[in-house]
Amino acid sequence: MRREAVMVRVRFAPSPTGYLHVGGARTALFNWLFARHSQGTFILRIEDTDRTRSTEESIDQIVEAMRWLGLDWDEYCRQTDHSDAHQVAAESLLDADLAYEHEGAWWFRVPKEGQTVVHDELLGDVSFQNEQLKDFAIRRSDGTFVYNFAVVVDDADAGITHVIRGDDHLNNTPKQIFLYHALGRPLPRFGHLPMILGPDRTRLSKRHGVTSVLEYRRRGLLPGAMVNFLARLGWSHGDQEIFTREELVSLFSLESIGSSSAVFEEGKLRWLNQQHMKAADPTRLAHEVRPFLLERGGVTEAVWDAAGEERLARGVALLRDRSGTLVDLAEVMTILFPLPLSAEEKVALDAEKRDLVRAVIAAFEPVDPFTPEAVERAMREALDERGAKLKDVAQVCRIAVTGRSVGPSLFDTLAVVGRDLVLGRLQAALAGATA
RNA sequence: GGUCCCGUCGUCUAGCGGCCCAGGAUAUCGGGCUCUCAUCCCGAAAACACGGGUUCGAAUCCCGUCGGGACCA
Repeated sequence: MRREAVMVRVRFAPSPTGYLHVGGARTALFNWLFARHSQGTFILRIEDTDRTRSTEESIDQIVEAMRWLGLDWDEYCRQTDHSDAHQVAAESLLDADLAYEHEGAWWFRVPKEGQTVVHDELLGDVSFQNEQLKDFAIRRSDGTFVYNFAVVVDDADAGITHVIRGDDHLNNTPKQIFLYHALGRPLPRFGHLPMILGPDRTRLSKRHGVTSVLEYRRRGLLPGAMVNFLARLGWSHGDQEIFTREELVSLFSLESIGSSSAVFEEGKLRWLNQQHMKAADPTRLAHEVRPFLLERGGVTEAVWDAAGEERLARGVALLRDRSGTLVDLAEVMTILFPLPLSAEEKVALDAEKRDLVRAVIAAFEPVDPFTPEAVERAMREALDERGAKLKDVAQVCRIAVTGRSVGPSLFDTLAVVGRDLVLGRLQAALAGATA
């Protein structure tokens, strides 16, 4: 029993003329998943031949976005490194009379009859009548090479086995096939992915709002959630919605990619992000929110570190249920730190409630350790003695301690905020109400 | 305009001839849980673009129409 040892080699080839957008990211992801699934090689090739529009800044942004998504590459190169190879290949076509010069540009001779069929891994066989195709330029009069020519030379030289890209390139494929043949290079397999569209069903672009991958990082999305979301745009595995990166790698296959285009809508992304936050290890998640809390200004590194890893993890575990993003989580996590509360609600205290709050304070003072169970016991006892119900003070305490009327279980909240902060804030509420 | 691709709930999708008067998820609405909100649980509404075939039987195969998209001009 022998298996043919075809090492998969795929690439993602963005042009550095802007940030990495979600469409490009999905193409990169599918290539990456395919490579990792088949233990092949994933190459990042920057198509920077268009000197006037390519920028170093774009390259940095793309690289950063790829890193954030966790799409690591095994080889890296730039198209401009291959200019010599393009020249040599183009001259060979000229020498063989497969191309000719006309008004300074070099043109490839397209056969006038027969048909060319693309054996697409996703679409099946797609036929083109050669007579429909016209001769096309491979080198411009200024000496630069045309896209369709450069990619073929690059892919052939890199030994790319599968060209997986957006189906906006499907119509270019027969031309590229001619070039592979003319150059005497083996044909790779092709797989054309359906496009991602905006809500108006046209090709996704900047005017559709946020499409930059890094913008989603800024908004507090987890890369794992983004990857999960992008993968599900076109790819599926039965009814499963939530996937870890590892599951994606092991389950991925080209056959399970759909053939119709998908509309990019963020609705599910937020839900998916929450699911990933809920599933995350609290300590790791705490690490992920950290920059968002530091950004808010109030929390310094010293304040953060003083809070303690264990307590922060507990806070994260408690507060993440009502947070769709790291930004939301950071917002509510501020209650854990000894900082002034951004009170969204005012504490409303009448004489009766003031007495209850005083009683609660007194009951909390000796509680040690300040666990949810101990807090609940102390509070209920104090209330029972006065014939009061939890309802009577729960919201008052919540607002006094968190500045908000919504949040997790009161006892859990109080426990994680800690006795000192809780007592201080309850006192402050009494003082404020007196004034 | 030419060529090519695509067409299942608003959106992402399952479905690869009978398991489908179409399943899941999200979003929406209603209910439950509860110290609040959220999570969570339960429920409702919501789709096979249309018309012809093929077949005992079609969302699934074929043809046409319409619609959308992309590429090239």
